[in-house]
Amino acid sequence: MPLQTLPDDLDISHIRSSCATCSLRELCLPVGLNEEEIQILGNLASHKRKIPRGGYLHHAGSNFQSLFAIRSGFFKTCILEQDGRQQVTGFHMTGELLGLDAISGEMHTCDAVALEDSEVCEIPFAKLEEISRTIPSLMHHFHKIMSREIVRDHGVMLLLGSMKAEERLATFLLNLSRRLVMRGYSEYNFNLRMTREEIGSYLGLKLETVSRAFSKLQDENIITIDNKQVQINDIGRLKMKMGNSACLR
Amino acid sequence: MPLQTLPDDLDISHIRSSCATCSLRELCLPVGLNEEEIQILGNLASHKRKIPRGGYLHHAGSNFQSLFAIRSGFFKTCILEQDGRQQVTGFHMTGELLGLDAISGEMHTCDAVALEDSEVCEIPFAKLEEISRTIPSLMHHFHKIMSREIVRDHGVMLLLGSMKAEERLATFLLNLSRRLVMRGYSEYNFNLRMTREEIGSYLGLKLETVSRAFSKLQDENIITIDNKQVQINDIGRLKMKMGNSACLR
DNA sequence: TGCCTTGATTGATCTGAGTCAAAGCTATTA
DNA sequence: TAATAGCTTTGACTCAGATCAATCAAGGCA
Repeated sequence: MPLQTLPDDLDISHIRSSCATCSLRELCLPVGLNEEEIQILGNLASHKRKIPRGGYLHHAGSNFQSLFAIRSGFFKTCILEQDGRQQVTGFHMTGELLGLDAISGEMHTCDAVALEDSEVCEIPFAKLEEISRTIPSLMHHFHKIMSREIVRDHGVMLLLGSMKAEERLATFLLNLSRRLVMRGYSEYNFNLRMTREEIGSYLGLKLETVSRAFSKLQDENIITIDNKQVQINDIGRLKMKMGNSACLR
Repeated sequence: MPLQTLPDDLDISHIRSSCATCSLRELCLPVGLNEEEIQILGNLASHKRKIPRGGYLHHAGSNFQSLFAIRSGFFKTCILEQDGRQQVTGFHMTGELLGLDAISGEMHTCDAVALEDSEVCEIPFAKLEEISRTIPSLMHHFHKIMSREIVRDHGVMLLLGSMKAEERLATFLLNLSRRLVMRGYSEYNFNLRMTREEIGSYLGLKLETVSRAFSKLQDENIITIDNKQVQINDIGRLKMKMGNSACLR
């Protein structure tokens, strides 16, 4: 998909700067946005918000108005079933985008809850659309980012159906690891922000099964786990555990 | 998300007409494309292709060049694992769009195989992008269609993880039914184009379990199933079988 | 027509994960 | 610092679904 170039006479002086380029740079560069486009996007994200641990960024059913770039912190997205139990649909870390769940409609389809004190940049979607009228490539790129994130999750979930508990957990850990290293964090040593129950909900397992699977991986010296602190000792064997599920990239 | 309007002086005389509006109309109207835009899209789909039963529309790893609107027929998409077994990732019927798997990259991530003699309209993506330069709303709408289809699948798959066999099958049947009725087919009476094994692969079940679940639903008089022919006798109770999984719309 | 392949059904057995329960650990708050 | 509520781990038991296996039905072809 070839890139469109920006018009030379582009006037962006009317856009107020405030949040600088946020964490959007890492997000946008691989997709092919140039510096100027990132700058515009960053400037768009004019509104900064702090969300305390346990706080909600958006609710299921609420009007879709903004996308959110996570500056710092960690979120889960979840839906509330009729019976009151909640199903975790995803985890979202610093540098990633939130609000995509509403992209095909007018409402958010899930809640977004902070799992630690977090900070986000709000990107008003109306403004994004307005500017896209001048710079069509912007929306194009944005859609590309979005479908990439959606497809990434989709790919993982698809395969869970036929996986055993240990394979699911290995897949989950490697997915986290890969995303962390992309953001400049350690690949082998990280902190789980979510509980065993939340992991279980996401993976379609019970919390006890998650715990047992962690213990088993530790017994085999593949990982070391101390409460929420994970260390991957043998990433090769961890990848083996994933099974022959291709296409997790 | 408000619509953009088409420029009044739009010149589309250079676009050759051939495939008329295909089956795209039903696809596009709900998303908000106007008649003129649909016309353009339809004209874009210049190349018509017949795919015989068992034939491939695209392969995993092949270059992404076109989207395909299914004029008639039925497809499965699947990925080949390292061990040679295949994982079905989706089913696609008349009036739906194929090729979305490649939307975030340059390559197709799965194979698309016809489950019966089929006919598709090819929509060259390069042309789509070219025209989008004149009519930015077009690409916007298209992305919206795409994310809607992806999100729809995603939502279903997410919940499979925690479902029992019978719930999965009920969900599957109701999903098929809903899509068929949208295309003007019977809601309660349809033909499965795929085998028990393919259903199982898609749902994360073994073919025997699929067969048993069908039998059980028949014993309870909820459906009648004769080989590939399905009749839904009691859609209310079938929906009950889905369990309390919200958000399947 | 009968052979052969492919897909569907059904039964018997086994195993992985859910369920229930108890006890240990951590973090938060008074 | 103690009290308490929320996580985590581990064990014992149960059951849904995988596995193995046999049989049956339908369609293609010599």
